Amino acid sequence: MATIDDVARQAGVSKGTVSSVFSKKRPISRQVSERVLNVAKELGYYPNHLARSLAIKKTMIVGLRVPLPSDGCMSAFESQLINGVIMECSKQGYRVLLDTLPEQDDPRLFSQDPVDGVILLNPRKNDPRIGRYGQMGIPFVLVGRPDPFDESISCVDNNNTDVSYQVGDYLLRNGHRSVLFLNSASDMTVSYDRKLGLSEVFRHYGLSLREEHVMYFTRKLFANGTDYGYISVMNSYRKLNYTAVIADTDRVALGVLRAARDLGVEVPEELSVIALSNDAILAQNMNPRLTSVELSADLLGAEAANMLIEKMSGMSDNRQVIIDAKLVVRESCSFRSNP
Amino acid sequence: MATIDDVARQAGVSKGTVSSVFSKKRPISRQVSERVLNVAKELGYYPNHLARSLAIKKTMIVGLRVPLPSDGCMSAFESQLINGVIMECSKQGYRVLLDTLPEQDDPRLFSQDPVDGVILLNPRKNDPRIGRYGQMGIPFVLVGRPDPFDESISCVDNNNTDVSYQVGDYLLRNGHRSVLFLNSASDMTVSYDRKLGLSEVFRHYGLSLREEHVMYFTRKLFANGTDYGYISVMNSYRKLNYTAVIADTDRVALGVLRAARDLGVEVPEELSVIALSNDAILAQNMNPRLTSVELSADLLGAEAANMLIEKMSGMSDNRQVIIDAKLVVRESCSFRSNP
DNA sequence: TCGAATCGTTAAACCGGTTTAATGACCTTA
DNA sequence: TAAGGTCATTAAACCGGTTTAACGATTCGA
Repeated sequence: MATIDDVARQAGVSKGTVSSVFSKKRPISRQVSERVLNVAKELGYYPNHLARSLAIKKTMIVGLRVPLPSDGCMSAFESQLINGVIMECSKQGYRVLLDTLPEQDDPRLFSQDPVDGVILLNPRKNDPRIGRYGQMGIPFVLVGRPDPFDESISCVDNNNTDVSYQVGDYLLRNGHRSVLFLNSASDMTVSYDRKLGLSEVFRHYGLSLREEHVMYFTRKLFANGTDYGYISVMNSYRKLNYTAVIADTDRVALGVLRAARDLGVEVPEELSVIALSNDAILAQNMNPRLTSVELSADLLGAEAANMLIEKMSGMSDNRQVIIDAKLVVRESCSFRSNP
Repeated sequence: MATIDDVARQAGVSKGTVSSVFSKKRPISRQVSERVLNVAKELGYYPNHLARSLAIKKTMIVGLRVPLPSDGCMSAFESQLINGVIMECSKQGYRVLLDTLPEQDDPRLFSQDPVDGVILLNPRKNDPRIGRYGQMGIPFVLVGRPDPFDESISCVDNNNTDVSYQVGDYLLRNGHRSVLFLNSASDMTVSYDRKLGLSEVFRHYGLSLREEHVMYFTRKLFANGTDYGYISVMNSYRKLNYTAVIADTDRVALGVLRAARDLGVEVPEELSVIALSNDAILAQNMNPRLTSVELSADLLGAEAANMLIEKMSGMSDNRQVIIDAKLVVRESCSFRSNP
């Protein structure tokens, strides 16, 4: 590859002049500019992004860190969220460096990435990444809530506790008294929040959410979300005697519906199904159409990107943003007169 | 941020020594190494990825260019493919720089990206990107087929013509004579290939595929794939008198199924539905379960990543890889005795 | 005991750009 | 005509690492 020096020599000017021709940061006479551009074209010269970034201390790249289990792949939620981040970044002239490796703890392997800022997904309790980026002085935004909570951290999240409260309220208001909750994996903060909200609404109705009615997804037992829904309902329906199922995602609900078909149980007449979902199109077109919650993962991503870019430009304080999730009633739930 | 110079000064050694401590490329005595590491920790020093990459001419980053229409977002196929790329890259220690902007034609805006190689998606006819990367000497792999075809280009693709031939053959063998083909957007090479295969198999049976039985997706008319399937069937079923629908994706098939329900048409008894799909879990759990083609977008992505990494290490020639797509028969198609 | 080999360390050049301070040519103005 | 002001251009320093060649100290073999 031709370098700026090659171009400068061939055009009979200095590096600085060539630099100015490309960056347009300083006026260059018409003749010189054209000569340089011609030589550049002839030699096939393109400025080197690395060298440029090193000099100006800016890469126009946003890091997106999505730690995933080594075997696993992205969920629809993650995939949509990433989509949202990319769209927003593209719009503002940024690119996205995606990373799905679990973060190393050896600082020798932890280099200062070629990014201007970072978006962190799937925060764990006491996530060591938070301290690290803070210390390195790299602007970052969290998707999810920091645990323990910290006001000085920018983050975007759904109102998860609220969501499950609403969903529970909807079911209880419609006469359901026994509900199976197919929660997501137990080590995620969102899982905790959702159970909290559901417990609360049960208490509000003078009831209590029984432990055996809450299940957690695990990769060990289930190949995927749909499997989780199918197997869990097949194994528990006769035993636990519930009239409604709250599924983690639309995919889980898909498995629940299949199990219902295989068990000869009518939905929604005999069993109501509701999902804490994020794929509106799928939910709208299932049979029956799925009552579900719109999480708007893409909005979450876009907002995170937007906050980060603002933060990098230095004109914004840290803040916490809640993206409202809302219940969309379709056809998969029924009123149940109490026995 | 502390630099290597700060560490060197504070530890009373030279830059080169600090560099060696971190890269482990040269032996350093135990005492010196420990002293350097301690100082580094104290100062919060992390090596600068940019500077390092500039010096060693290697970034361990793979570019993934997915040009999308400015308004649009990724399809499930793209999303899965990206997932495959990321998984394979992660496994081999690479990261992924994602870019969804349509490529600029002004070379002044086209810099030499901080990547060791590039994966190109959604190739157009005479795609200018191909020549450009070739000229720049950056290794690249195409997902899809180059048009015009060129043996010196590495690429990964499905056997699209073959797929639609197989699908057509399956329907014709089962007695169908009138088939609606909901093809993807007309400007994509895959669209052309699929129609070609279908025409061929019709000819093989002494029939001909009629133009009005082939439709193309367009963003202008349909908000999404499911809409495309629903509206197309609602508008054409009574007029065109077909007994089977070939849908571009499972999402399109979802719309077709809903249209059938709304029209009071039984699937598969009165109407057979088949999808050129890639989401096995969704297809398996639809009602009825969807007969569809497994495109394995994730494999496509993984293979592309793998080829690229091989190519970057310099030990591999260009080659064309076909990922076999195969028809998976489930429950959405029926045998039709000819009238 | 001397010369060679091994070892850890360093100074300086290098990667490919940007930027600052200085330079010289040209044009005003007093 | 000399002093002052623009203007395009340049040489050199800089960004933060890696690497090469040289070096002094120690160990080895004869």
